[in-house]
Amino acid sequence: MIDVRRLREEPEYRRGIERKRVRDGLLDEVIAADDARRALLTRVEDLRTRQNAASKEIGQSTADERPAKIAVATALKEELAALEPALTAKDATLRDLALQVPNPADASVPDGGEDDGEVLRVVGEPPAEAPPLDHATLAEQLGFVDSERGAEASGSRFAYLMGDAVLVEFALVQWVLGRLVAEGFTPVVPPVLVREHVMEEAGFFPTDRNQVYDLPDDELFLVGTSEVPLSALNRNALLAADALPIRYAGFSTNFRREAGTYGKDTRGIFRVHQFDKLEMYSITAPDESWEEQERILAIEESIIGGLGLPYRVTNIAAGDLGAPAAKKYDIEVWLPSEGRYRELTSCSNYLDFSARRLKTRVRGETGTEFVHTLNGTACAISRTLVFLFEHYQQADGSFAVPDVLQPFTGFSAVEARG
RNA sequence: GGAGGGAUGACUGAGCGGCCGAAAGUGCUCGCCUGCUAAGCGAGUAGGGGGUUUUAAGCCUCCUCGAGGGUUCAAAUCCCUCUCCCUCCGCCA
Repeated sequence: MIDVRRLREEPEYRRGIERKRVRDGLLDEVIAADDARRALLTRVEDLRTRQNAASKEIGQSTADERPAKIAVATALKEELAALEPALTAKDATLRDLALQVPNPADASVPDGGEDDGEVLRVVGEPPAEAPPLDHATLAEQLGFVDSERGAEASGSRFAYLMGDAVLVEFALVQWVLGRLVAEGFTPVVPPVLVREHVMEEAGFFPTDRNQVYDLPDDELFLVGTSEVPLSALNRNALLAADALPIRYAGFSTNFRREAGTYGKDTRGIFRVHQFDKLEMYSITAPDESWEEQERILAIEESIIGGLGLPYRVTNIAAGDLGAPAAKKYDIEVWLPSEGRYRELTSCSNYLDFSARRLKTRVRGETGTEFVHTLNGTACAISRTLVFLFEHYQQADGSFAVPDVLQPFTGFSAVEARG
């Protein structure tokens, strides 16, 4: 959630919001709602002051004086009761409007939309020729993925991951998790079913509600990323300054309905309803989040670079940022069968946007402040496998295991099957 | 799933209709004392919103004692619902 006061007072803040996609007039509606709320708040508080004073007097009066004083207090109580529902309504109106406002884009974020991201660097060379098989075909041939049975059992976009591919998955997890632990991240396997308030506070509701699987009988929701339960780990917390930064490496299965993507990426496991992912989640002091974002980006690059995949880093344009992100880097890896770069990981700085809803604060020298939160993909397994299947496919149809994973798989190649 | 007990500030813990935003202790901050350290002495120390001033501080005020509702002139305190924790029984990987 945004800071309404800063919206009112800081032109820069407002400009940052307007660089994103915002409904016309929304910001002025927020300010008007805030004005209306404050005006009423003054009146209600004045009445409450008088009511509190009247009640207090009763306690100190003699029995004779009481009836008259109680009558006065009762009158004030009734007056207040008539006004309070309006205040509650104005609070709700302000909140509903404020929740629709995205976090301002940072000044270092380029203007524009999907095609206007700034490519910061290109690392590694795309291969000169595409491999003979795309990832989906190779995976079926080697017995890594069974999409047909997946669809039968659970519907389209579900797949069985099988055989040596599973060992490669666990090798990825082991390798990446080891690096994250070395970087000071605390490993966490969080709950993947959460209550509604967790979804709300993590910023996924109401905006992305249609992307989330819902278990109505139990009033629980399946998480689309471990960021959701990780954020709940410090909700309503007032942290000591020396407790920061907090770094979590969350491993979880993720569930996404992928509504609105019919017909896109239907082959293989590029886009599936269920996948495992290692996610980085950091909580920092307000003046340290930009540094942390670079740190997370560097870790992501070292993972993708360590796997030998050619990639590029993009500073996503304002209009293409999600609501909570002030700045986001995407790392896109070359996908040979499509002859273009496709997103593999990303990392975002939310600043205090998410912390404001979560009420995660830090006790500083001068008072308390909302912390900053950041997240970044360490390894989205199934999509990483897609790139590995294509880049490590050999001319004879076999699959070579990346060097860094071999200590964990115990084998260096998977032979082609006839 | 069944039966009880509980949730209070950074932490432990008292309060059980008005004198309570809340004893006491711990921790923390400042000062004193002290070869150093430890101990000791004194003072301070919840969060959030609004107003005023507008650098800040200060001052006024409202809300918050797990969450939400209710009773009352007045609720940490009484009632209801929910969530969580603990103990016992059952079941279970």
